Amino acid sequence: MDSIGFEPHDHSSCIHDGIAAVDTYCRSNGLQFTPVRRRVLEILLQEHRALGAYEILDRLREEGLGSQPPVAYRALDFLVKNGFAHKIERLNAFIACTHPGESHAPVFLICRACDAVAEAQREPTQGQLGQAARDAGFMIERTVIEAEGLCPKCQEKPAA
Amino acid sequence: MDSIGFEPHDHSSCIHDGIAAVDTYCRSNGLQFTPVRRRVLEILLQEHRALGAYEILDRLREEGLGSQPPVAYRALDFLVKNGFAHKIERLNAFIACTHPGESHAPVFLICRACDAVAEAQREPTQGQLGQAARDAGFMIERTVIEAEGLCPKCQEKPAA
DNA sequence: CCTCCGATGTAACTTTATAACATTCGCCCG
DNA sequence: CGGGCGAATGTTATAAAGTTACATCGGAGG
Repeated sequence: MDSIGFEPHDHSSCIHDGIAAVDTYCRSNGLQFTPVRRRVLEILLQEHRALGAYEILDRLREEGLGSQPPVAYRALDFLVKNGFAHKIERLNAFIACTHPGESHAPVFLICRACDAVAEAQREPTQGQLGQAARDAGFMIERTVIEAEGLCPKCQEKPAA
Repeated sequence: MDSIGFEPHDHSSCIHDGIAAVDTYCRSNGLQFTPVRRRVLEILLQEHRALGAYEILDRLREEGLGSQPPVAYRALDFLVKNGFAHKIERLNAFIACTHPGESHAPVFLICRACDAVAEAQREPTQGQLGQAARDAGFMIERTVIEAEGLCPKCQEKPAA
């Protein structure tokens, strides 16, 4: 299970590469990567933090790209449905995917102090959970795993 | 990992036992199991389904136990904080705990067709996730695992 | 050219959740 | 006794998150 972690990194390439990967994927799969959708993904990629739909909407509004909630929600739906972004249920907020286009079984590590979110991968339907589901006759289609705690940075400055 | 599953069972004992267990626990731990709190737990125990705060509030209102949102939210906060109920983030809804008073590392199996929710237990900080967190230097305090899919009953009648 | 479909624009509204402040009640201390 | 403290409750108002419904636009294909 690899993890992107919380370390600093080259952010501009992070954004550029993310957009490029999604752009390529959309072209190959007949999906429309429209300006609003692209811009929303860029906004998400700028942060390793979950953004609320209304935060995103505010930025879109400043740029004249749409001002009503459905604009943001529709773009986010598109990104989430195609695996380019994820919804963090715990926060009612959204974050760019760090592995766009690849198969998905994400796990999120959410810092309760600074809202930073790291995405790790796991094998789908891992042992314990898969077994419990089989025992119950339940058919799993999708699993959300969100761990809340403190990121390395926020562990250093306890209650600053 | 045991699971309560989706089978039918003796529901009145289910409610009675749940209330009794929490009542005992509160007495031993100096917690106030007040009428509103008790009633909210009873309401939750009546269903193996997640209820929204406003659904609960409606029932309280019918019974004259309080009519404003904070009444329901405060009772739910109490129940959740003490492990007598859980919030299902995916549904913004609440469900009674099936193992009140015991240590907690719940996993939820949520039927997307009928909203039934089963609670299973896992060992805390299971291998894969714990390792990823350690790699990232992240300190997990709490983990939410919610699997969405179809319960046995809803698998039978596919698109009825 | 027309029509269909997916994407967008916009208004209005619902659902979920919290803030803020007043009130009540039991309980302990003096 | 009675004053004061803390926990729980009552109430008003408002914030935050998400949806419905309907009009419009623009390209792909007959």
